[in-house]
Amino acid sequence: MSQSSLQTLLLPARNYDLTATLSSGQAFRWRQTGTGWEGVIAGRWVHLTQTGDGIAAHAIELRPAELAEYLQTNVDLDAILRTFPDDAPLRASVEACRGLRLLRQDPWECLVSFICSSTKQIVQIQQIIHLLCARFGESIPRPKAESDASSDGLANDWPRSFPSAERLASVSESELRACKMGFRAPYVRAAAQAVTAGKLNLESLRGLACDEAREALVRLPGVGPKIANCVLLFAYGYQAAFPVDVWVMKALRELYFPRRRPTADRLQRFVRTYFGPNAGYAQQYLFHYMRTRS
DNA sequence: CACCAGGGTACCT
DNA sequence: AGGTACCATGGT
Repeated sequence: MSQSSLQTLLLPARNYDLTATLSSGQAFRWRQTGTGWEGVIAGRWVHLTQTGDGIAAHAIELRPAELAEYLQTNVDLDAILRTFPDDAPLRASVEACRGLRLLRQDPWECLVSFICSSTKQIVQIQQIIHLLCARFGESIPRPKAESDASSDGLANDWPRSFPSAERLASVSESELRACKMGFRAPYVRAAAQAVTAGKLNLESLRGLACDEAREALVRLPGVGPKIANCVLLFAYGYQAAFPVDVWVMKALRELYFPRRRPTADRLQRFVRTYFGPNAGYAQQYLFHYMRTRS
């Protein structure tokens, strides 16, 4: 990391918690280093560190616009937080991790990642995605660290690009299962084939209304409302999308409906009307709060 | 060892 | 419409 060929860039951002953002179960291949985080943005290796007034980025060849887009450093977080309903659970959640942001990820990587996420813990999702990239991705240039000197075993298979839909469509189901994704393997294959065959155009979803984009995603086998909402929120930026996983369901039951048992339909209407235009942001704060408290 | 994990599907009353 | 078994695998 003391390489002179590295370029440095400061992305100004007030109120940005890099660690909370990169470890909050949105993206699955960031690695903590001594000073910050290492990962891949738009197919390029980057190293990120938290500074007093923003995020410092180091890369071999910097693309400032791509970094700012992915990290969403230019969004006014305080303005978003002001749209939240003023209630005790959200106050506690925001207090627990002020500066938590939503990322703006690549749709294909995000879709495959969350297809693999069902009833998996975040550490296991990270391992699945790592195996997928290590076996089917392409190598990405990274500056040689001092610790790489001989054979630390890590330098050669990391980082690698996230495998394209074309590449994954060419992989057998058993090869996918070998990445420990189990019964999700045929789902990943089907998504890769749908994208490769042009039956699903991920770029064309950008212009659609949120509900229409969700309909297109849910047509894929293995993709239901929860996974679709994750992709809508973490890749496309539909900030009203509200994924309900077991943690968020626990938050809704314990914090908002303590002694009633609302029907699924009632709950859905509640989250759609109560949390406002940035409901997805509120969801991420509740998720992080439930997962990290004691 | 039970129990659970950023779910979805098929099948059952 | 509302429950339930099942899917595969590893953490706690």
